[in-house]
Amino acid sequence: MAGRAAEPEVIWARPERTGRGPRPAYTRADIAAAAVRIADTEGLDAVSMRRVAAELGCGTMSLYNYVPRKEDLYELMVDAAGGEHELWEPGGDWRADMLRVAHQTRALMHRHPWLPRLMSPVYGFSPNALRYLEHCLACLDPLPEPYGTKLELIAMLNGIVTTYVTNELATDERTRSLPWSQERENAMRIAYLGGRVATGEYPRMAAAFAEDAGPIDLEAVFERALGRLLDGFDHSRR
Amino acid sequence: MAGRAAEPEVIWARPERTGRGPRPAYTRADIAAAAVRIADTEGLDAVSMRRVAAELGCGTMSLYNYVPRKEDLYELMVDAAGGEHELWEPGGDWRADMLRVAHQTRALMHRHPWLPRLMSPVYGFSPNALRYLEHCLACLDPLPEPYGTKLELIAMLNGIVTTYVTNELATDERTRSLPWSQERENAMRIAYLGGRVATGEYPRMAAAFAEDAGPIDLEAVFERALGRLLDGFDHSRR
DNA sequence: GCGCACTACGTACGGTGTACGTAACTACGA
DNA sequence: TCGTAGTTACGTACACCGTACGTAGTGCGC
Repeated sequence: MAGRAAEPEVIWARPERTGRGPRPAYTRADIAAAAVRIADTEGLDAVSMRRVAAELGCGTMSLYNYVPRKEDLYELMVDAAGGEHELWEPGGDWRADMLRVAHQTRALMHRHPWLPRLMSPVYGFSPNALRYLEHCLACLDPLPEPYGTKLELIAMLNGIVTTYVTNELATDERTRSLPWSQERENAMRIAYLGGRVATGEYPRMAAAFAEDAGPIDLEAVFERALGRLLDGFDHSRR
Repeated sequence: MAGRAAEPEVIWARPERTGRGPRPAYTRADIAAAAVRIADTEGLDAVSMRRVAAELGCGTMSLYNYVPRKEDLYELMVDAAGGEHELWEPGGDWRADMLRVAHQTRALMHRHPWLPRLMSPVYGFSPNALRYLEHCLACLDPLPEPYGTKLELIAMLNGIVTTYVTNELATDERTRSLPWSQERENAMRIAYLGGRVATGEYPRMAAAFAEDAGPIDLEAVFERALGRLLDGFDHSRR
């Protein structure tokens, strides 16, 4: 044999079962579920090959029969989470349908806070990603644009959702895992920013902070962002 | 002493020099520059506390005098990169100015491909982040909206830029570091997707792939995305 | 029924972040 | 002026990581 090349193939391209040898003790779904369970309860950093193997009840290196590299384990996780998208029959109002998609994605990411970090290397072509894409395209059937444009819309929407949820998650993370209270933290941040801003180098930032906005409503911010984004594709509205 | 609490303070809040003890051998700028140099030439994964210390020429644990946690090293890196933003006197056309900002950010991320990954936990409040924000707000002076809205615009723009550049980087990464040619890779992807799509489960995906679009022009895609986003804030255009 | 491809898994290697202890040094309070 | 407290510097050590490799056992395809 001429030295089989390293095979960084996408995991979805290799069959789950070849038919030769003993029948595998676990399915990809089992493995993904175990990893997701760990990530949900102990955080993404707790997901190690050893830990997942232990969760499954097998030796560490046995995992490598199913998952050539850790990165592929991550792909399984993302796909498993993507499987939780519930798809519906589009109703003919593409704006409403895409808003619903976005809200669902956001909810999904809040349920699995590790998702945005793992999705950053692009929404791949896993089975559930394909289903999701197909569903989005179905929602966009009423939009009179070529598929290229529709795919761009989907990409932008996913990007915005990911961005916003990442920020939301970072915020709660910070307020949750701090050794002091949220008021103390806020006070510190204000004090620090105040000190910075008081130098006079950032007059507009100062004005922005002075602008009495009341407590920010993250939901409303998210909704506005979605609306403005869709406006950019909605020629009937301009 | 009542057990000093762990101090997950933002690194920018602690002074670089207290005045007590021997004078430090390096500045934060030195450290950030060393880490950035490593990340640029050897990739982000090569940035370890040991490697950075070696680059500086000091013992590993000495680094911890400057940087309490590795995460703070990352903050230094992001701030250092942010310092490369060249700021100009806004010209009165906020659309043009914001487009220029976006293009500059994109160029910055291409120069430092590790940036998007490190920026995902939100654009913080490092000195250069504040300068950048202030500059964006200055560009938006002609836009008759409250600061809250302007900050939302900036957030969305950064989100979209990050999303797009991340995709671009993932694409070149894949095409660069593969053991086989790009044609081979493309052929494999087409074959895999073709097989998937041929099941008939994804008719719209099939149509999308069939749609003859020629080679996709990433620049143009980026430009269109920016335009559509800004449209959502440009009430004079509707 | 032979052989081969597959499963299972223990060991080991080189790496990681960082807690902790020690020694030298300097600016401040007395 | 002098102690002393707070810093810097850094070696050692620990727990953990991903995974290369070797070996043993298993069951399907020929």
